Amino acid sequence: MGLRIYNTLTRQKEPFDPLTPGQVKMYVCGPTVYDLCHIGNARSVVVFDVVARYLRQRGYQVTYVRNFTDVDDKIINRANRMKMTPDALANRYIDEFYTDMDTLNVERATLEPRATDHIDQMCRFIERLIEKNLAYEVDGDVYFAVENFRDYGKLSGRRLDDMAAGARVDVDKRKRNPFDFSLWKSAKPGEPSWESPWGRGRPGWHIECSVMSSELLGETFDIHGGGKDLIFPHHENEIAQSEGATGRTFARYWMHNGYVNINREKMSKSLGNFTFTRDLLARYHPETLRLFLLSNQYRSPIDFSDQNLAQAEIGLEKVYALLKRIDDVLRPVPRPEKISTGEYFGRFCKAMDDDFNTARGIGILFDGVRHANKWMDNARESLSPETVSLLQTVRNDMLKMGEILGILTILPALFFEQKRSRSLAAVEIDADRIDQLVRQRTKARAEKDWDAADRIRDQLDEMGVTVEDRPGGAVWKVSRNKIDTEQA
RNA sequence: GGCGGCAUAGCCAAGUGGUAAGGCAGCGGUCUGCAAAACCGCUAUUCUCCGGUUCGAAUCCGGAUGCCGCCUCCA
Repeated sequence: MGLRIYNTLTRQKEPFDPLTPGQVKMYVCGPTVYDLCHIGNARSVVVFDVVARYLRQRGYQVTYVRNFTDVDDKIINRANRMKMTPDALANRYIDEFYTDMDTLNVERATLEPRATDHIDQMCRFIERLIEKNLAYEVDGDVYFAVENFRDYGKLSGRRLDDMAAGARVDVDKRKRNPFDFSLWKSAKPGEPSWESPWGRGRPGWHIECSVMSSELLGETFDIHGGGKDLIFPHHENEIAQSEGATGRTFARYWMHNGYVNINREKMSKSLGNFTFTRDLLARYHPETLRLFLLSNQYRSPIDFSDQNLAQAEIGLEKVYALLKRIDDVLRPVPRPEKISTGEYFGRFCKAMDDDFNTARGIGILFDGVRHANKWMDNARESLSPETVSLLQTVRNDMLKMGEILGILTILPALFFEQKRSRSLAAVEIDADRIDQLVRQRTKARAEKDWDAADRIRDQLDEMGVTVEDRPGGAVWKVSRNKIDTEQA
């Protein structure tokens, strides 16, 4: 069976069948650049990064568009407060966005348009809507007339009549229907503005996505994504604008990721219960964050907590430890020219085919970890050619899964080096001193002076260091308890 | 008020008709001078509750309870 995607529009999983065979055109709503992004924003970006990676892995040629909303009330307000121009503020937060997303190993989209680069096209689009009687101008403002678009509400599953009853909507007397939304806003003093057929002003929020997507992907394209909170009104309004203007299907598959919750509540800027991605990156390995964000199916909510992050980090270390073990064991063995994928990658792809089920896929990754460890435990002294081949294949499988999930991208040895230096920085331990103690203990053990050896181990333990006596010699690491205590 | 989602072990989490993946934590074992790491075994006769459909349901239908989301900017 092929790839299936849950389509918000039909509320069911559908076989994925792109408009043009072999090609996927996908548009995802990007950030409004007025502040640093929090972990909830990052989830959406990471989820669709994985979607694009998997589609490419599956052989599709993917054109992925992710926009920057760089003109908006929040940007203007913040810029005023910070005594900056809105443009400078937007530029700054685009840079900050890239800083965080690059650290998170998010690939750049194929095209990353900015709203303010498409003002002329927006004006032309709005004119089309006015011609079709789907929009009207009042005193330099232009509104979309929701009542004139028959399908209004089809994505979010609501009807105008139902909504009107309990909704808190502004009572703008100039609107024909309270749910009519701005396509163009006339300029107020001190705001950025552009020339238009209706006088100086700036675009409404929803129009940019309709315009830039059709401009860059065509009037009809395959996948449109974003967070669940964009279903209404944003995506509903995009459909109204685009299908109203063109008379054609806008996006064919609508994908929406669930929220990051904190204490079972949605994380959001307005609730003030958010954590910046950057602050988390200071405390956890970037791949820990990715693993955490991908450990639930993308449509489900995911609960943010230090316990869950810590669990993800332990899991990530387990995989890297296994990869390092394989590397060590396989070092003397010549690497084959080409390694075909094996059982685990096959199962992983099956999981991903089912609406990008990364949670199931990660389970399969761990399954492979356990089995590979077992093979090596059983092998003891010498490796059979069969075991070598199994290990080569499973390592290859894991690295391929890692490519799609955006993890396991560095050499295991380097990963543990990074981890060690982060840990040492966190607990302020002197590595030389530890090395010295470990050498003393090794000497004591060689002399079978177990009392002395254990005394040194206790001393290290006190310092928050755990020693492991491995076949190749003793190694040490900073114990988790110590780190957690220091950070609490 | 309208619309929608979720409820699986101590915790996180897969599983959409065929008899409960995976991870974390815990306990027992193998290994080890003792540990650590790794592996093995144990830990949900059962999937919030009550009915119904079916040879068979965590999975479908009806109802109850609880939690959450959208309807206003929000990923």
